[in-house]
Amino acid sequence: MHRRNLLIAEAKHSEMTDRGAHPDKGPARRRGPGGDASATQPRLADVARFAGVSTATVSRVLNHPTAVTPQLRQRVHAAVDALGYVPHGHARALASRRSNTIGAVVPTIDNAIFARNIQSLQARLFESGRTLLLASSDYNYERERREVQSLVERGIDGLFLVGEAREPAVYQLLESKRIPYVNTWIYREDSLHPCVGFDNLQAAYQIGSYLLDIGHRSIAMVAGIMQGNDRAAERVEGISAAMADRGVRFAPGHLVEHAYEIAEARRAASRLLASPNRPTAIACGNDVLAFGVLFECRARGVNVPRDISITGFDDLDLAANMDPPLTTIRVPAAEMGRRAAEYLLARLDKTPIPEKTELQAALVVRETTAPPPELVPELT
Amino acid sequence: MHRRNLLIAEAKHSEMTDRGAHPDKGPARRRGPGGDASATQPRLADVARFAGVSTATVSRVLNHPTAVTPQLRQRVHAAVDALGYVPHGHARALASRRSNTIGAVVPTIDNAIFARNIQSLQARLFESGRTLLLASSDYNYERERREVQSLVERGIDGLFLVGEAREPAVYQLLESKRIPYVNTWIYREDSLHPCVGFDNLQAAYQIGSYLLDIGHRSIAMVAGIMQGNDRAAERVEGISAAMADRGVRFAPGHLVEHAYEIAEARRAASRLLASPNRPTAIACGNDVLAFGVLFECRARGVNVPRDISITGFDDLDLAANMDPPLTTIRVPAAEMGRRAAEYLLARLDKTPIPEKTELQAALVVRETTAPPPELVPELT
DNA sequence: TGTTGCGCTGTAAGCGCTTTCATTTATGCG
DNA sequence: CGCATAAATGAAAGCGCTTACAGCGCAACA
Repeated sequence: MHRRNLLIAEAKHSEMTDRGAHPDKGPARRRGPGGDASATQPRLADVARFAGVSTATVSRVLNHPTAVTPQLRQRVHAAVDALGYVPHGHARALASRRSNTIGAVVPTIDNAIFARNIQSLQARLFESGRTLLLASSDYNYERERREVQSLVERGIDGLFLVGEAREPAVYQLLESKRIPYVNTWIYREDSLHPCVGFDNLQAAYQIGSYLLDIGHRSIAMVAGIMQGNDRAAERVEGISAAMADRGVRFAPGHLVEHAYEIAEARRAASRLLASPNRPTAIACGNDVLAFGVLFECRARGVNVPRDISITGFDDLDLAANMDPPLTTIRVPAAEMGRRAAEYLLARLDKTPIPEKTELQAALVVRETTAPPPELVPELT
Repeated sequence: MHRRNLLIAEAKHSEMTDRGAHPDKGPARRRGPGGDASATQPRLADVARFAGVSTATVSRVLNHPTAVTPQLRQRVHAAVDALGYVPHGHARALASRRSNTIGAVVPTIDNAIFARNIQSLQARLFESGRTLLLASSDYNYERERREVQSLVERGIDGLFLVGEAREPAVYQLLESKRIPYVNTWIYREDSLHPCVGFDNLQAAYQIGSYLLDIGHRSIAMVAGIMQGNDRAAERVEGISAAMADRGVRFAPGHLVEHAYEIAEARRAASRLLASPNRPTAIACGNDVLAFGVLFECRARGVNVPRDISITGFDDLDLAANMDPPLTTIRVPAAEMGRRAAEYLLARLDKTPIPEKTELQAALVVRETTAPPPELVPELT
């Protein structure tokens, strides 16, 4: 304990002088000599001294209050308040091997649906006294791996992930560190990993079936980028499967991938609408894409749903307010956040909880869908 | 070192047996006896041993690579890879007194504009090797204070805040812990705190002036909840000031506060549209509110902008795609995130950087605004 | 060849807390 | 009233890492 003792010894001879001499020299700044107590952060030991108890007692008051006499408890709390003591989380985490921090790696938070998802995750964690360490992968597996590694280094107790496909190193790391994690936005009965989510394929299948049921045969899809996004891929599969079951398939150029942005979707729609074999329905990978397609239709005077049907996926708040209101899949984003938090918390508390939770994603039929134009005369 | 030595000693006599005997007993789990090495996380000391160097050298390779011979560096890296070593962030933070973690407390992330803001903050921090610790206050000062306290306990190196009004205890805590922080979404030349943002009052003043310029005198405002939100309050002030400068004021019931939700805004619009002294323009506290008002107008067959003008604030992606496209204030959300990150990073690196950065928020006139109906005849 | 200095590397002392174990103090009972 | 037992408290050993300082080897110089 060279430096610290040195300073304390010095203090006896040179009250208030050290600070000037070593204006910015490591420990000297944080824990100055006696005369400079005001600049010093109180530590647990200070609280103990002030309250006239041992550090163990203070620690107990803070962590296991019931193990301590009410009067002592009160005395310690008084000392904490008097000194303005703030516990040092890292020291605490180091000594106790838990950080009360949960990590989350999401593709992006710049998407209303993830924002809501994370918001509810964080709200539930807050209730339990945990904090959220957030990172985003930008739909990139390698970046996801790096973010996970960084979160693990930062000592997260649990991890929230989106989707299931990722670099194996991620799962290896989590297993080896024994860090509870949960995959979300996905549900597969036979998954090797814990998950809280819904079946994207099946949900998309619903959309496809519905469009086929009302008579569409020329269906296009503006999907999300499948690379780095297994949910997007499953949604495409779902639509394809529904079509295949009726002997239909995507016409050339009718399946396109685009980033989840309005401008991108408008470009895609623009091409689709202008193409010689214009589809009678466009299924979109999410609501943002659907909004873009809808806007483009309006801009080009294409009537929805008379001339063309459009479907989304997510059911953002705006979906119901579009003109016309968007037919889409309602996704339990908030519930998923909460349930994922529950899962992780249960794992940390060693409370039993199912490894997998299936949530429902339901088709919400609104007014952007109708039978295809060529069928309308026949029907009337 | 009772427990640990005990175990190591035991191991000599009972290879592989300890684990069964103490299945889940503190240290025994993490650092089992020799025979159970596979379950043990490698520590820096293990890397050192493997590489045949001291722990100090390993640490240097990891933190100050240039201070070490290239060959040693390589040997250490090889050991790190071979063992799958992951540094322990808390131990590191405790020993080095920095955590490479930045905190942020935002009102909510369930709002596209904050999501974008945070996304860009996080992107910049990621570049510099920092991680974001995110919390939300739900527009509640007390909750904000608690979140800040919690972040400080978790050892953040810097803090991103929204707005300027908050409990004084927050500023006190940050000062006493000497944690760099920055207020965002606000700019005041005479602020006592560092800030990166724009002048909400002035931006709102622009809107007010513009509406007055084109002839409106009966202006209503659907504002955000001002309690716990100084930006919302400033936006109201801005509109009021513009009006006052022309001798106009809000009619009774023409200034209402609502949460930033579409449904809320629709309710507000519904009342405003039905009232006997219906305003000719509605200025909204943000785009979400404006969307709601717009939707309600459409639902009621009120033509925008012919019958009524509407303005927003934020310029979300959707604003330009609305029907009609929304007149609003373009807010530099992404830039604000990035610049705030720059500020904090500079403070941490002790690089000089201005305490205050003013960004511009510009009025974007689109098609939800026009002269009020009673004036149109006069103009033609 | 003997110094001097420099640049690397190793040793070991903490960082601020939790937790085990030992000790002290209160409690109940014969 | 004395002892056994339980409850409350304290002493001190780490948690895994960084870093000040000491030590060592080597090149450059006298």
